[in-house]
Amino acid sequence: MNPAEKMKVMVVDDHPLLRVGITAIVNARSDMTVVAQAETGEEAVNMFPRCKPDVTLMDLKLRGMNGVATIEAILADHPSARFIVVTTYEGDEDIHRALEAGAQGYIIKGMPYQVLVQALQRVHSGGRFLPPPVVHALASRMPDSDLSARELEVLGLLVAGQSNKDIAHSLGITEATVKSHVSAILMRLNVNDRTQAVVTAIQRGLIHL
Amino acid sequence: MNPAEKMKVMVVDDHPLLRVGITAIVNARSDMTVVAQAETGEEAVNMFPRCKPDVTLMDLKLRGMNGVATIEAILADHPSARFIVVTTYEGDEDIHRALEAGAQGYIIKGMPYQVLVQALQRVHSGGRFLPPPVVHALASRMPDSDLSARELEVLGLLVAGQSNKDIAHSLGITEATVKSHVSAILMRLNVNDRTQAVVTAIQRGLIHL
DNA sequence: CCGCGAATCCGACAAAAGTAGGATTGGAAC
DNA sequence: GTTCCAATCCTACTTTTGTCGGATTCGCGG
Repeated sequence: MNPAEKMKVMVVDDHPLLRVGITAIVNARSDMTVVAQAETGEEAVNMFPRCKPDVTLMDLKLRGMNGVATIEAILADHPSARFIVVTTYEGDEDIHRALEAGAQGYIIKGMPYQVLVQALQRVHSGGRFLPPPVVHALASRMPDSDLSARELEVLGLLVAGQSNKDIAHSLGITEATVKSHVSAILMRLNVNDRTQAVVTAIQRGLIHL
Repeated sequence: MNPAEKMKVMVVDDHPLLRVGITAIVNARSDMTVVAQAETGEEAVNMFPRCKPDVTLMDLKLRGMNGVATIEAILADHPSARFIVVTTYEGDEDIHRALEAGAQGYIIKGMPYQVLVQALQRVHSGGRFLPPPVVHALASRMPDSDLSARELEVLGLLVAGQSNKDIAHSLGITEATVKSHVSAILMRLNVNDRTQAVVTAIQRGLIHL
């Protein structure tokens, strides 16, 4: 194949060992090549214009700017950029946010590496790629499970271990008001108490410890 | 170097991409080689006698049997086996349990890959290898933070989101007794309520969601 | 054998969390 | 403009949670 026609791939991940693995898989093929690697979101944003990758493989958990923010930042300047999220996060909320941000593919580290190749080919040719487990997780997401900004804020403090009184003080509101928010959160997450709320928030990817 | 003198390495990890990365790093060197890869603990136990690796790289999070149990199982039959844990778990309890089980090294995925090579060399030559961040995490572990078996059981149900009444029913004891256990847990983890207990239990690696 | 500490167990009180119901605001749709 | 819905805020009430003090059992070293 003409080298000029090779698919150009950028890898953004803070795990060096994983970058090596991905690069080895990609470069072993004749139809694609890794043109850039980044360890942080900021690095990726700077690097993108110089490398102009066809597809970017993006982890969600990065030091500093996270993966979703990085995708949005790059897309703002380069609307034609295409992304495949490669992560360990399996929560429906993680998936939802990534697709919302503009990712065309979402695969879990731990899937067979052939999946990575398939995803690259599909996304490069203009399609989307979501393996069955990802589709299933996304489908199980309740339609009304979007929390308001304020509720997310409260949930964050909840996960930080704050009491209602602490939260009231942190936000400058009454404890009674905090209880309303907490009750609303419990309702939306379909749980009975704050402890369950914390666990499901972590599991579903609304908050990361 | 004489191939017969090459250090023989086994890789146990459920992430195919990471196994490729590790294998590439190891095989690129003249003094070491990957002789086996396993995706689960059971596989590793079966494979070990046939491959007789000098050092085994072991993830802690595996489907089925976990990494600590796998190390113990292999050491029971092969007391001279040597292990380096390679994981994302950064909790002091994870580290403590792994060293307790008999690991000689502990490195975090995400450290530069030179660290992996250093660790392999040190452990193969009979030493131990714990990078500064790992030593620090381990040192911050309170000396009296060991939970009794019963307390761990209660903590598990706590993380599962059960109320005191639920736990009492699950364990066949009185709710008042459950409260005693919960209070003891809060004391040991040095937190004020069950929500904080759940979060720190997850962060410190006592429980994995 | 006997003490001693640790783990387990229990009941009664004080504090926090959660529920029910309603008032107020603000923006989007009509 | 106004209708309407969602988000935010609040009060009074019930349930759950956490604390305190104490009892019981069990293993282990003196």
